Amino acid sequence: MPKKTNKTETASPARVDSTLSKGLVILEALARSPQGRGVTELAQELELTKSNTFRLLQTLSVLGYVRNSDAKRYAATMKVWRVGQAVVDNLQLPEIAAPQLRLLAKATGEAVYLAVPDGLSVIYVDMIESTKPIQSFTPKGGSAPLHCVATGKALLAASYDRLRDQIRDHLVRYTDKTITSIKRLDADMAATQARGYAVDQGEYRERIHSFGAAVTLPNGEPIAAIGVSAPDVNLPEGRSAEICAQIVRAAADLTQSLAES
Amino acid sequence: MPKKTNKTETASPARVDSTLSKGLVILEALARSPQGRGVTELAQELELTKSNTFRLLQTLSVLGYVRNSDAKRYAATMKVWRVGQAVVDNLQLPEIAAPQLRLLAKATGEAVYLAVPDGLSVIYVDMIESTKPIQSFTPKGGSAPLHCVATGKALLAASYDRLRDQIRDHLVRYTDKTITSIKRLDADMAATQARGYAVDQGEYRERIHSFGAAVTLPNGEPIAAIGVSAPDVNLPEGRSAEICAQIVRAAADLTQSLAES
DNA sequence: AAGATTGGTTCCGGATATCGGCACGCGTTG
DNA sequence: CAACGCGTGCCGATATCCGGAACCAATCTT
Repeated sequence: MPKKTNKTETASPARVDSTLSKGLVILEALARSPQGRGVTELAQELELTKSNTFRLLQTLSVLGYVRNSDAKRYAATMKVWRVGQAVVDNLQLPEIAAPQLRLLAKATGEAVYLAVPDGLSVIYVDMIESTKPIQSFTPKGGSAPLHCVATGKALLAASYDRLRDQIRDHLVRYTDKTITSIKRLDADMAATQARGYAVDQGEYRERIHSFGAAVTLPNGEPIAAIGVSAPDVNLPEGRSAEICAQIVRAAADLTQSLAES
Repeated sequence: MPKKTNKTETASPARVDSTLSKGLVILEALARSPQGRGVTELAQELELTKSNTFRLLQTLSVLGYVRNSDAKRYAATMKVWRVGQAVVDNLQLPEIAAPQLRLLAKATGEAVYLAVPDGLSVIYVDMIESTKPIQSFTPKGGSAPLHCVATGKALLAASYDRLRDQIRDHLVRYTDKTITSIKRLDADMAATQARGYAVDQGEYRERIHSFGAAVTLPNGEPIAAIGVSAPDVNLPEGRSAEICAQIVRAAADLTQSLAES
């Protein structure tokens, strides 16, 4: 029985080219299939004609997006990955994050950071200086150790399984608050994971506290962290909690922005 | 002046749907453009009609592959990345590598390994046992430290900038040949990078030598290594060199296979 | 081992979905 | 302030893509 479901039941203002649409749907389906799919299989799964599916697959083959592996199954090629990779390679994180950072800066009045991981350190790819008299300490482009600043700890917590063994012998002391034992770090990371953000109470610079939360790609891979740092004198009772809430929201929003970008 | 260059000048046996083709070309172009492109810009760059480009972009928007950022530029979305990511997530490395591994096994008669990195270790995701009486030591699914087996050293060398600082305090000794000083590891890694493959002369198991080379994604990211291990008694003068040449070729072929897969 | 069945490929006529030209409105520029 | 350039909407015509059915190869069944 022939299906007549040909066009997507969009209301009206959306005009889509069915060919392109179907082709991309096929590509998606193939990308999800490790061992590839056959023509008929694809056709009925996607509710398309066998002819149509075949022709589309042929086109995708010519374009290099699909490969006819064993003459019976079609599979997505690395060209698909390549194109996707180009997107994140060219991703302009600071630009996308700017609104959130500005919002945070305005709401807190403190120094706001956007950091990306680099080995066992973070690099600050963007920042907004504090409006308060006491100035910030780490310039844009600067770096800091993963285990004692909040942005770093947020990223560390997000990949702790992978990083724990690597960092356990790198717990360099910067202040008397710095966590230098793996046991205490374990506890701190567990707490960080539990509450969803990281806290640094003068563990890198004396009397400078910071808070941070991780930003991830849609697959959960952490690629950045948003943080705020401030002298402890600027942090009376209750203010920290408020700032943390803002950071968590900002990071979540940015993660969401990335997913939707 | 209107261009009539509409169809690709394919000879004849290749039948491509122009709509799908153009759509994908647009998507590629967008993926390469960090800040996005305008309709007209895209149209003349790709030698398409403005109308056509616009409609295709609209379709891509509806499908979620493209985003209309500031109402003047179109940019690729994370959905593109997502699809590409699915390809490598579902990549069946053992399957793709099988031919090369078999070839190696046949040519050398020794134990052949396919390893992937995991923190500061490698995990053997596939292997072919030696045909010689003396059996292998590390089973499929097993792991070994990065700094003393050849597969690990090949991977280490491929990411040494990133990993050096992490591994320098993890140079655990397994035999009297194990490299335990960062200075010697630096030298060994430099040599490994120079010759394109890694050598382990009984650094993990006494009298067991191994050789390995890295396999990378098209962007150079190492994702696996191919290796051969054998008791030193099986390695008379000249045989090692021969095996290494085979491994290097196998790894290069697999890298190439991945790029083309 | 041969028929039956499944799945890939090809062909073709016809409808329709796609194409390109043109026009509109808006923002920018000189 | 005029004029250019941009994104966007509309239109009729036709090239394009669609679906059905036939063809072929291989696998499964008995």
